[in-house]
Amino acid sequence: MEDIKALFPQFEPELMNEIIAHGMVKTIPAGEVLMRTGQFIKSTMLILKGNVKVFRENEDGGEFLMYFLQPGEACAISIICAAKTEASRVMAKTTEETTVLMIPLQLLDQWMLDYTSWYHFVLSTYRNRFDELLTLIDQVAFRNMDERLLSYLERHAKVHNSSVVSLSHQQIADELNSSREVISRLLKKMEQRKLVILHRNEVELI
Amino acid sequence: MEDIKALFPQFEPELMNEIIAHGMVKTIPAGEVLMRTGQFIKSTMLILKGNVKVFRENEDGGEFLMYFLQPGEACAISIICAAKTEASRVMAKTTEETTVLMIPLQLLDQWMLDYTSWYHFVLSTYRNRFDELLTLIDQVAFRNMDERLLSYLERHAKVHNSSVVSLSHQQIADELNSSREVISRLLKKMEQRKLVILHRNEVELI
DNA sequence: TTGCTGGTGTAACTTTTGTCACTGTAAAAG
DNA sequence: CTTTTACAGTGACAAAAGTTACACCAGCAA
Repeated sequence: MEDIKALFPQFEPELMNEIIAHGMVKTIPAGEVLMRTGQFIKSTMLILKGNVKVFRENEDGGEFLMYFLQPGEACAISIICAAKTEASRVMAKTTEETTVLMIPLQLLDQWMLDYTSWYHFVLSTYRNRFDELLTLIDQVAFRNMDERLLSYLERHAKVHNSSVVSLSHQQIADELNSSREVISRLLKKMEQRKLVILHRNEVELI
Repeated sequence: MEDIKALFPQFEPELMNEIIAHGMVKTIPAGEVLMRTGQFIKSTMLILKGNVKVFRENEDGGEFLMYFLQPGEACAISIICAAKTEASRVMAKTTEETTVLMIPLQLLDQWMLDYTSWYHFVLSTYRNRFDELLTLIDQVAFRNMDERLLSYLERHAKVHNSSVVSLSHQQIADELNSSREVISRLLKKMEQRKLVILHRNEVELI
């Protein structure tokens, strides 16, 4: 419970009590699907540990990355959809072993009214996700694949707190909605420009 | 005041009174900028009549379209930014003569607590804008320019309630972040396929 | 060991999109 | 009426990205 307080220091004590009373902590292994396109959300979740990737699935099963959720953050989609009991349009999947705190949706509306810190937390969650989508739109609309690849690698490294990105070229291609050959080609060029070192199933950023 | 009730039938009478007491109705000519990148928002607005286009400006002054706001809708950005007094990352501009209802931002937090209908209105505004951004991301990430052009024209026609899109090829190119020649080329092909008829400064959808 | 599998490298080619250069033409301004 | 300007059409070319095809190799299983 102490770690929850550390991750969400802005929550007032009464809210913390509610969270402890009604929230359910759950640890999920890496690579598990947390939310599926078309699914109705029955609870919202706060991330306590690990990492969740939120993405859109295309026709061929490609997993086009939207953003990552990290400890101290919440899934805006789940709050929005939960509040209106509508279907999700995105998928979410753990990329590492992840601990989440599940909160039954029927509490959300009441908390919004009762706890100012919760209200502000939800608003800032909205705003942050909105911002991330704006950034994503900038990337796909204005940037070429080489720039997108570089910022993808940098973001991945930052989020996973390691300069080594442990993904195959195919997985990277999927998340950028490109093809394996294109990514291989661009990575080779980046290697020649001494921006990365390539290993099997790994890209090391310099 | 009757038209406000007609556009926002979900608002409870007490809220309507507040809106009438504190809101300021303003009519703005076509082509006026309502919000600028980097600007701090001092009030939120509900659209009563007309149309507002929300877009991102790129380096060369291109106006990359995000979505349109129509009567009965509100600007999610202004609510989010207002609530946190943060700077806007997008531009907004009227595309026709537009009547808006301006609401001072200091009322928003209180209304969220006091009026359930306002609370639900704001949440659904968030969700709708979020959805529009998702749709936009789909377009730029997964669709070719010809498909994007066609759905752009269809959306424009729908929003402005006319099968004639009164824009030059250059303006269309800007909103799709493409170039004039490419749009001319694709429109010509669409004309050959009997999807549109081209006039000067006009594209007529069939 | 052998053979299979998944990941990677790369050449050749196509498609899509962007750019350049130039033409013609409708509408507005003088 | 001329002149100017903005808009549109088009061919030729360049760049970016996607596709096809195949070779190579590490690691694992039989």
